[in-house]
Formats: sequence, structure tokens, C-alpha cells
Amino acid sequence: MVMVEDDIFRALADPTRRAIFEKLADGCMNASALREGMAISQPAMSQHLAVLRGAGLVRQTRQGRFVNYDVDPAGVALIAQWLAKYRAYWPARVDALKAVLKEMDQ
Amino acid sequence: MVMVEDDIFRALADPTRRAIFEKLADGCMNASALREGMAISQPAMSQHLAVLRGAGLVRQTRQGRFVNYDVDPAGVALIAQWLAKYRAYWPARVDALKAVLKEMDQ
DNA sequence: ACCATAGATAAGCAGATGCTTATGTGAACC
DNA sequence: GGTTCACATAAGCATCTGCTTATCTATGGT
Repeated sequence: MVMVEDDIFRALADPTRRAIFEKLADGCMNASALREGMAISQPAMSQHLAVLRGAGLVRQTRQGRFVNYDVDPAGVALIAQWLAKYRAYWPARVDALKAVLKEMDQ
Repeated sequence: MVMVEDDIFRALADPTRRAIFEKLADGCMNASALREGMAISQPAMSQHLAVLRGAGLVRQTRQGRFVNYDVDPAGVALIAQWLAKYRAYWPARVDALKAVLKEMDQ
């Protein structure tokens, strides 16, 4: 038994790590680019990325000397799946969700 | 600046606390009922519930000597809102979501 | 072959976290 | 008023986390 959600939520619990993950929401980026404007040391960034990767939230691809990171859809899907347990508690947002889906159809 | 998501994800990072929260997904329950089958001391439960409440994930209502806890829709909505940033990464689940919405319409 | 650059890993440490036991508070019942 | 039950809070402590500095690995350029 692996309890994937443990790693996911623990990874997202740290504000710095969540900021990194949210940066990646806009698209693929390498570790150095991620550090820009973040007041974080290189080892710290590397450690955070390792945690995010261990949680299945982020994937890495070597490209020369750089390592590109991007959001792992599998991890996001797991969160969405977990959140689905509580869909009964956000009926007020149904309309907003509908709009999102309509938008995605086009 | 309060950074609500900080408290939310920190609260959900603990497996025991997540188990409690998931129990409440099925409906309102008091602290003693929540402890059943959980191998957790009374103070520990109380502390966990305090953290969940502080994060806005759970509400409490006194009913005589008991305190009933239930999921706070506001907290769930915040997670859904946060997750919406990543909707581009789970297109495979659009159909499932549509089914959910159709079901909610009825 | 040498050096520079991007990133990972190791070790150590200050602060946070979750548990414990003990005690406090509040409501019901006699 | 006193006792019991449901829960909260306090204090202490072992463990975990995230940072730091130092060092290692890997790739590219010359």
C-alpha cells in the first residue's frame, strides 16, 4: 500500500514548493529559470523539485546541461479524483464548471 | 495577506487528518464518533479537528455535550479553485466531469 | 584535457509538527 | 451542589522538515 496522496499533499503543504508548482502551471521550465525572482538557493530548489517529482506532481527531462520540469498530468488527475469525493459540497460552483467545460469543447 | 491555501494544504498533509476529513465527507459527525476505529487519543483528535477548523475545511456546532463537525464547503471550493489552474492538464477527465454535472442537474 | 555551468547529493542544524500525559472547561443528569 | 461525560488546552518531548554550506556528477565549450 503506497498512499500516493500522502506525498502529494505533503509536497503541496510547503508554500515555496507550491509556488514552484504554480510557476510550472504556465508551462515547462528548467531549474534555473524557476529560481528567478524566488530568493531561494540552488540546493533548496533542487530538493523541492525532488519532492515534487517524488509525489508524481512533476516530470523532468534532460536537455543538454539543463533539466526541464513540467507538471505531471497524472498527479493533477489524482488530486481531482480525491476532490471528487467532496463534489456534493460545492454546488455553487457548478455553473462556473459548466463554463469551463464549454470553453474546453471549443 | 493571509495565504489560506497554506493552512489548507498543511492540514491535508497529515494522513490522520485527511482520514478524519474524508470521514466527514460522508456527513456530519461528532468528535467521539470520528474516533471510532481510528486508534487515536482524544486530545490528538481534538488537536487535529482544531487544525482542520483553522484551515476552513471543517465547521463545528455544539449540540448539548457533543460538538458536531462537518465539511465546510468554502474550504472545498478553495481547493477546487486552486486546482482549476491545472485544468489544462487533465483533459482526459472532462467526460467524467460532464457526467457528474449531468447527475447534479437532476 | 581543461574548465565552466547546471544540477544533485551529503551532512548538520534550527524550527516546526504530532504525539503523549495532565489538567481545564462546559453541558447534562441526579 | 456534585458527578459524569464530551471536548479543549497546556506542557513536554521525539521526530520530521527545510534550510544552509560543502561537495559531487554531468554536460558543453574551447
